[in-house]
Amino acid sequence: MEKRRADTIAEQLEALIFNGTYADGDRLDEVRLAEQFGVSRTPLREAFQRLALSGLLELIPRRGAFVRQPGPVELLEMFEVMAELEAVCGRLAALRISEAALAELREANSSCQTAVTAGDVEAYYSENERFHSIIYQQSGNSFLAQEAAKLHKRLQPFRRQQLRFRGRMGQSMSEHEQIVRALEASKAEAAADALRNHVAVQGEKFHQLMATLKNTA
Amino acid sequence: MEKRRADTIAEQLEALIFNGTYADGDRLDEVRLAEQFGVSRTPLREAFQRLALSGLLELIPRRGAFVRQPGPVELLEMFEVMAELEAVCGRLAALRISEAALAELREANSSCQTAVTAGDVEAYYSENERFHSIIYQQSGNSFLAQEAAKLHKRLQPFRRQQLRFRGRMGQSMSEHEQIVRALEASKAEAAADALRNHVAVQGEKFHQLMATLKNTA
DNA sequence: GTCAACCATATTGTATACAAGAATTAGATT
DNA sequence: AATCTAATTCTTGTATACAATATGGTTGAC
Repeated sequence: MEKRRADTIAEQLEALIFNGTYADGDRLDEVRLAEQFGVSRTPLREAFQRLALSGLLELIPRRGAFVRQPGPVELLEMFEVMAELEAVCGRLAALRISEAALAELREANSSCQTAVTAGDVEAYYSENERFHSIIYQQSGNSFLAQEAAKLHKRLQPFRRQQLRFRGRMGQSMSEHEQIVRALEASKAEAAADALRNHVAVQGEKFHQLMATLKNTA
Repeated sequence: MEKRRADTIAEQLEALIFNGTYADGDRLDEVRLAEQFGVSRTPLREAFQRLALSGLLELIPRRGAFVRQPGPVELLEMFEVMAELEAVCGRLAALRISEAALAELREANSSCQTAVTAGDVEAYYSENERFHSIIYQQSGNSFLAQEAAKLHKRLQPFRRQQLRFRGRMGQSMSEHEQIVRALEASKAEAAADALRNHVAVQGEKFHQLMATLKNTA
């Protein structure tokens, strides 16, 4: 069962939510969306469930599907968990990472450096995603890697937005290099701390995140 | 949308999978189960999706829904993540826990002690669940608490089974007391380490887990 | 005798029809 | 005039009918 029509619809809906077409609290009309996508309500409802499980929609019985964007508190909580998950990945990866993966990390970082000097946020984020993804994989724990990637995807729009702040790309860049050095030296705790601090929302990052929220809300 | 008929069916199916009625790799027949539950295929398929998202089923397009029990490797991976999540909860809870919650932890522990002397595994596990749940809550991060509880539930049947091994309940008990002491003293790292070791599968626990798997498989 | 291809059957995915519940509006009463 | 109630309408939840695909068996050919 579960072919992929529901999946493609789920992806499109996800994009529509991320790009702001539907705002927090909006109710999604089944029949309207169904004819808009040219399908019946059945696969659309399946897509709703996908999105509900990943937290983007709230399904209220007999009421409908409502867009559910995380508020400031929940967002900070999610970033705290993300920081800890990345820290664990780093701690494990420091002991288990392969030479080939290290080379890939260095390559991703040099691509990042190019993007920084060009001021290309999109290119930077794309390479940044590869960087983190490699570390998830190299934790040697595919369940952990999956969970980390899932949360990363959920926070992606916010992380991307953060990079637009002045000087933030450069800071992120130098943190990346610090992370690679810790991994190269197999220093587990150093890698964990570096990743935790890289992701955690604290200090100036907190205010920047709050500013981002105000703009979208 | 999403009333709770699909949810009750999902719970019942979950129980059927846990109690061994359906084994790993079994295909669940939509029409048979639908008439068995006295509903149509529609809500049943919704239940399938719930279970698939929580990892108990694998939905293969045009093929059907197959029971998917984690193998030894995945199980170890999940326990590793669980240990780290609990460690984070403990680290945060050590700084944020309330006096009332500490009292509840002590009470849960004394109920545990009663169960240990009575050799009552079910009673012990019930109180054990409360113990861990309190720590999740007291992390002060409800997103983290939710994620921890989700994984805890997924691993529940295995954790329960582990307690049946000789001496294991007593060991778990003394680890609980050590955890409470660390939390009382607000020793964040000590609490984290105690919880990680309490949950992690290593040493003799590894062989016990493998033995459990052989029995169910 | 074995392998391959085709047909029949069964099962999943999708659409539509039907039923039940919630919300809104209009009407009546205070 | 305002509020409460009732009825209508709209929307969700469920069932069933239909279509498309995969699977298994049978038959034919090499």
